[in-house]
Amino acid sequence: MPKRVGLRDIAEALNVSITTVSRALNDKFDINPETKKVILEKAEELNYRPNAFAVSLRKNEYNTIGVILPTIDHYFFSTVLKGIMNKAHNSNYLVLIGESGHQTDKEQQIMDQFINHCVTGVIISTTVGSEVKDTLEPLRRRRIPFIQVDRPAGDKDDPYVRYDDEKGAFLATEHLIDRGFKKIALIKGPDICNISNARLSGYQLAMEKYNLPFDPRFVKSGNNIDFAENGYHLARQVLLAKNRPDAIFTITDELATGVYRAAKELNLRIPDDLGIVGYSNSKISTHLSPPLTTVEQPGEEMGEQAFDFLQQSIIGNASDLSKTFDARLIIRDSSLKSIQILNSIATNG
Amino acid sequence: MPKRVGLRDIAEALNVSITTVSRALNDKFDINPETKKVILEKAEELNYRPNAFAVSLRKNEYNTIGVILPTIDHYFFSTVLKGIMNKAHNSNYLVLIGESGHQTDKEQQIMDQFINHCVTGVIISTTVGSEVKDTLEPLRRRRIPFIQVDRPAGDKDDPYVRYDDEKGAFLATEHLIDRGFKKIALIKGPDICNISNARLSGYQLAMEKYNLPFDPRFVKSGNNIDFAENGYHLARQVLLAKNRPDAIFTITDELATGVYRAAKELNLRIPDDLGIVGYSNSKISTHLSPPLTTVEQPGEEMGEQAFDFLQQSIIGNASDLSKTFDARLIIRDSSLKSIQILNSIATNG
DNA sequence: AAAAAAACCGTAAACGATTACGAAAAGCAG
DNA sequence: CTGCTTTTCGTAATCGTTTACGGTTTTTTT
Repeated sequence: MPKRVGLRDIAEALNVSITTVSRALNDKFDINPETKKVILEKAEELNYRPNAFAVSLRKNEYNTIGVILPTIDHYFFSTVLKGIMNKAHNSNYLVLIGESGHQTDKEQQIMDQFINHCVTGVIISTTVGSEVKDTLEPLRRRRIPFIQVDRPAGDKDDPYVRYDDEKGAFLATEHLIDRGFKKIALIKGPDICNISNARLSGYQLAMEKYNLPFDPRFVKSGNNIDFAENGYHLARQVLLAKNRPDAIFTITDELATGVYRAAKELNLRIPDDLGIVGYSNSKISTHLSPPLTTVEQPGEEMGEQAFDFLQQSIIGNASDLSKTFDARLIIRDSSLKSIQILNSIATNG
Repeated sequence: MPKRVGLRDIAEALNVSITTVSRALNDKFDINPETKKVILEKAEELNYRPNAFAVSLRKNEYNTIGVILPTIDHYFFSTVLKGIMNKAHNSNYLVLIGESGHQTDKEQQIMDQFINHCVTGVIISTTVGSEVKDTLEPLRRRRIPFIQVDRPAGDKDDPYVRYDDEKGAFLATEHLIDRGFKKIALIKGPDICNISNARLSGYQLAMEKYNLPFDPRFVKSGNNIDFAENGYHLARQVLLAKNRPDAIFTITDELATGVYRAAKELNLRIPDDLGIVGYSNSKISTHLSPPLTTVEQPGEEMGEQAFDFLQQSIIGNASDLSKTFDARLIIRDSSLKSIQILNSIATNG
């Protein structure tokens, strides 16, 4: 491995001091234009690049942000990351990234690594686990700014960028009710997952508002909400019971795809026999047949917003750095019961 | 912002030298266990973390790898990244990542940033553009090891991890022929995309092998191969012509989803009226109806392999560091023409 | 008890850059 | 030609570590 060329190499080659070389390369004023020209040429010739480690150390400016996500090969999170990186690149920040794999200990390990690397700020989507306090503690202690994404888990005043999950679920449920569905089941995640809970809550609110009974047998919980297989099994459970629902709201699009399969197997037409609404507007949703009605979740925007907030926080802007993105429903065919059926219900009801 | 606590702070608090503190923290031998204990306690109390920038600078060991991908919110690339990060984390490497967005200049910008940050190695999936030579040149000049993923663009002896695209396309086409399809169309990408070309070539080989005519009108090129809409339009073009194909092979699953939509609109049953095979085994493929026959592309494995090779290259192992993953077809229903039809063809033919 | 060895710790020089400070040289006014 | 300013450049300290080296002090050996 050839040694990196440094200021010293340029200096020695030209018989000037390191200081002078530094001055030339950094556009300082007190330098002879003549000398500067020669130095710049030499630097170009030797392909000199400043050692960012040395520069950062000396200037005490480490333009680095860390991003910790539970998983990276997941459409929502990868778009969040994309949003962060777009902005970060423009602001000349370096992006370190870590994947916690939903494991709190790994999350903390990564955080440790980040702190060693003097990150100026952190964007994190915390694990569903409980010891989140310990994850954020090292940041707080060192006053390292951080923004939580999607899963605020810290104190109420910790800045975050999230989505109005409750309202999203409310809109989804309300929409189903609107279209004439009455027995709406919910397929959700584990009880410790606060996102799942928020969506459950939105579902309940809508049911209450329209005086529909809340039937616990219509609420099924799965472990992995990103796994279509789970949606399939839970859908079967609820569809094979004697009092089967006429619509299912799943808290992710992946679960919904499982429901599609179950419905097909049981010869239930979508949406006439079974209305379906998903959540996240992932790529799959447009490609299902019929296309899936779902709740929008603008990952890229959220990522960009998170970075903006982080930057504000870094430069010491103390204003409110939290934002809840408003929920929006994307209506497609999976929830649009055909007019005839809708009418017959209307006349019969 | 509170100053970071450094060795000096611990040293001053205990009235020992910085050297001694360093020794204690780094498990050196020549230190009194008693002193060591006190120092460790103090370090813990002050929440000391070594400044990785200083350590790297001094030891001249920058355990950092850079990853450059054309895009990050794409299933294949995000799984590649996942594979890289798994391995990298275990080997205590820091991962810098950059998204080129298919733009060569941005790619080079990122490369510059990486070099400033003294990356020990780079994993890159180059842009389809032409000036790739300039992208890799800075690495070569500095003897920084690199591994190309998926899109080898440099010299023949540059290490790479790729997939046998030609064979994949061959298998896909051969399979369609095997199942009784004769008029097989291809939906591909732009001519400058070497991946697209490799798959085209595989398609041609299969057609030749089985003495099927190569009809240029059956080959349609789109710009964005990750965009289902493109597949839809190209499929319409080819399906509405007077001599329509009985099967379509698309070089990505996304294009295939567009074909599904076109087929549905034209009341063509899949696979009886139209066989379809995609490429990449992305999540969507299992959820289409019927499930899509596709060519496997094991992103995570490829990412892990790339990291392994990179590490070999870093430690100076000069052996052959390139691998072409063998192609494998995943057969699902979209290409399985029902037996009756297959028989009737057999008897009539 | 003297010599040798071992144990423990501090001084100072690196790593590659930036920057405060001062010195030499050159220009200019009188 | 003297004294002052300006231009140009080098010396040395610094960022936070690691580490070669040397110096004490203590222990072991003979």
